[in-house]
Amino acid sequence: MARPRSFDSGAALDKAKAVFWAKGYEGSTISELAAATGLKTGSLYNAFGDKHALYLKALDRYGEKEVAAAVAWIARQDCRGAEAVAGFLKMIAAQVESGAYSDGCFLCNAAADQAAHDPVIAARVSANMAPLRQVFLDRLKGDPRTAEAAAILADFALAAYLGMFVMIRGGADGPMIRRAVSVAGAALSV
Amino acid sequence: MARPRSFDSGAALDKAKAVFWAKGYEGSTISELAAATGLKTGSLYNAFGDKHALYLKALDRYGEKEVAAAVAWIARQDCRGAEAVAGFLKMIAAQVESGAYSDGCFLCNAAADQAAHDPVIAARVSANMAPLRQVFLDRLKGDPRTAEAAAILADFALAAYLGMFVMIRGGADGPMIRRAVSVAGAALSV
DNA sequence: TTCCATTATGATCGAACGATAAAAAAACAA
DNA sequence: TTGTTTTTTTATCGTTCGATCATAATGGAA
Repeated sequence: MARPRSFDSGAALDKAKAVFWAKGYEGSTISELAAATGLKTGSLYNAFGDKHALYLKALDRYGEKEVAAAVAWIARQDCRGAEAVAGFLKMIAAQVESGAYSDGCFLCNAAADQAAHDPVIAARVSANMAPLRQVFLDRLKGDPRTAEAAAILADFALAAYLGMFVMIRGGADGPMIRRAVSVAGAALSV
Repeated sequence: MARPRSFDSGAALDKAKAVFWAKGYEGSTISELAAATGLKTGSLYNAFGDKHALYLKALDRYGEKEVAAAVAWIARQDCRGAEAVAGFLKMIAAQVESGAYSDGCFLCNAAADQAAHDPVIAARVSANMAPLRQVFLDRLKGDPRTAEAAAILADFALAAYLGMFVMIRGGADGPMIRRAVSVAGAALSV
């Protein structure tokens, strides 16, 4: 018994996510977010709360879509765990050379940008990154090695993943990324 | 035959650098920069130009001090090149566990934060990062391996370095960093 | 059809933003 | 000391920021 919402809030959240992803938290303005979502600021505030709350929802959305897709990709690879993780890094590198991911990884950007000064955001970044680290860990444990060795490699894979994205966002070219990833992949298979 | 400047502009630039380093470009305000440097906004503009110009000068200052110190540290290590580079990563990791580098690496933050939208900043980030990659390259070429192999490892070392700092800024604990770095160091010595 | 809870809209708020201009102060040359 | 040039200070500019409010519109419940 009330007026229903006339827009798809999931689609609007995707648009807002794209803005924050590309421009960062401070670099994104309410007007830009409103323009991107096609909403007036009133509707934006009514649907998602203030800018900070919207940013947190955008981070969660990234975890539910982009991170989940990456996790699923890795999980379904029919090969040794180390090869699956290495293959994931190589796949990203290949897509970068095709022009994808020019904005890097949203969680990586958020970590570098905001996490240091906002514990709430830091926690949300960590929480949404966790499934990726976990699937690294699961696959690497599948290979015949100790759990401790798998943890070491998983943290390394995460560092390599993040480093690659910073290089991308910093304007590194395809060959640089490919070179970096080739060594990272080899290190996982030791 | 004119009034001399009453403040040390190098020291002021260091203070401004610290603000940008900690809070990012959009996250730093002119008032904060003025407060940190102890200058009035008028003096700030007179000495360094506008906010964008000050940011570029801060990036250069970081290159001249922090990056140069890192390069010098690596260059003076009396051991195999791969061990020097690996030792550098381990030294950073150790300092992180002592509470240092909680703001990560300024150039890394700038890359994630601003470089994607501002070609001028991107170029300055690259230029100030270049000496680090170069010393990686020089030391890795010193070991008995081909120049191409050294380039591959240098790009990898850079990715590992950047990834480590994103993890730091994202709140990763000492053990995670130490684990990631141990694998990266081992990969360099192959 | 009438009612009503909710959404959508447009106007606008006070605060903070980056930046500037005019006036006051200072130091060196002559 | 005077004159010149730059710095320093103070006040303030116009804009944009994030956020809110009153009003109009909407569609299911009664």
